[in-house]
Amino acid sequence: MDIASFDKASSAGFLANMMARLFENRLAAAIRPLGLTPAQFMTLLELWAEEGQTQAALVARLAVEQATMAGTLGRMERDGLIERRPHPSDKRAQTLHLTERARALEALATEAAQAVNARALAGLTPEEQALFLDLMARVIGRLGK
Amino acid sequence: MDIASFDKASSAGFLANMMARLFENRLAAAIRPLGLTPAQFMTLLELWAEEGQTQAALVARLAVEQATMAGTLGRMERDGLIERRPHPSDKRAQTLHLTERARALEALATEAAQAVNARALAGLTPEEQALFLDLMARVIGRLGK
DNA sequence: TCATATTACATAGCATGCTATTTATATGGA
DNA sequence: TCCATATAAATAGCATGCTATGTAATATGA
Repeated sequence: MDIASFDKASSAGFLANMMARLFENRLAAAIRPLGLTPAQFMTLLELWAEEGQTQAALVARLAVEQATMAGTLGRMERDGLIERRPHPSDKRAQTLHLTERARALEALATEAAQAVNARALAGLTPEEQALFLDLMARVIGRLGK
Repeated sequence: MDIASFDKASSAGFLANMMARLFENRLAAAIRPLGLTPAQFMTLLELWAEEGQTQAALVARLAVEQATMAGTLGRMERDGLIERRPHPSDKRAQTLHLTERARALEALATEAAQAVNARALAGLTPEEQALFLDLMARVIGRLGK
């Protein structure tokens, strides 16, 4: 009967984990020359789109825990990518601003990330690529409850 | 022109990361009552299939770095899931063996993991599920170079 | 208005993953 | 046999992610 059988090669969770680790490793290698890490890049994407956001706003947009974002922002400040300024109306909060260094990295970093995505999907037809993104979005929606 | 535009909602890497974190969080919650973590579960899958493997064998099968596996095995030994025995013919190596506690967890743990997978894929037709696994495997193959 | 609840953020502790280094043992060839 | 190289593990250091807590400030409602 093999009641407890579990084939990791056909486990969605196992494949998702392996795929995500590969994506992260490739992205890390691609942006390391820029002095960036994957979490920093993800955070910069939000700040390139709109500067002056609070930590809480980034937490909501990137769907990581607040403590995780606090750690990433601390390393970004340490590395000269962002500055924190007091929030104009809420003494609990701070607004987050890019340094010149961070602004200058936008084009190179996004191109590097797009290259990783392109390489990952290179074996799929355009229709398959679109379907793949759609399927991932649907699984995310389901797991997000 | 928006040369540097990057829409994370349509980035395969971003979606893969989010999906994998959700899978891992759900699995962690599901097996936490058993006293297991995701990496421990993944390692147990290999040892349930074949006891007495070396660390190097697990590294090859699970595609994590040797240092990562060493850490996971250390925590598993600490938690009473595995024992290390001297390798019969190679003094550098050790063989890894399950404790009774670990053997007793196989059915419950695999059922919990299968439930997470089933829930994640519940919104997909059987054809879409098969296609999804195939697409992930192909992307993994491509990223693995 | 004042007590209570909520919110923003920091911090501690831990698991997982990676790179790099070190130590001990095996192995292959000169 | 001996040396150079390869292999098995351990360890250190760091990034990311999570849970759980603590603190200060704000919002809410009786």
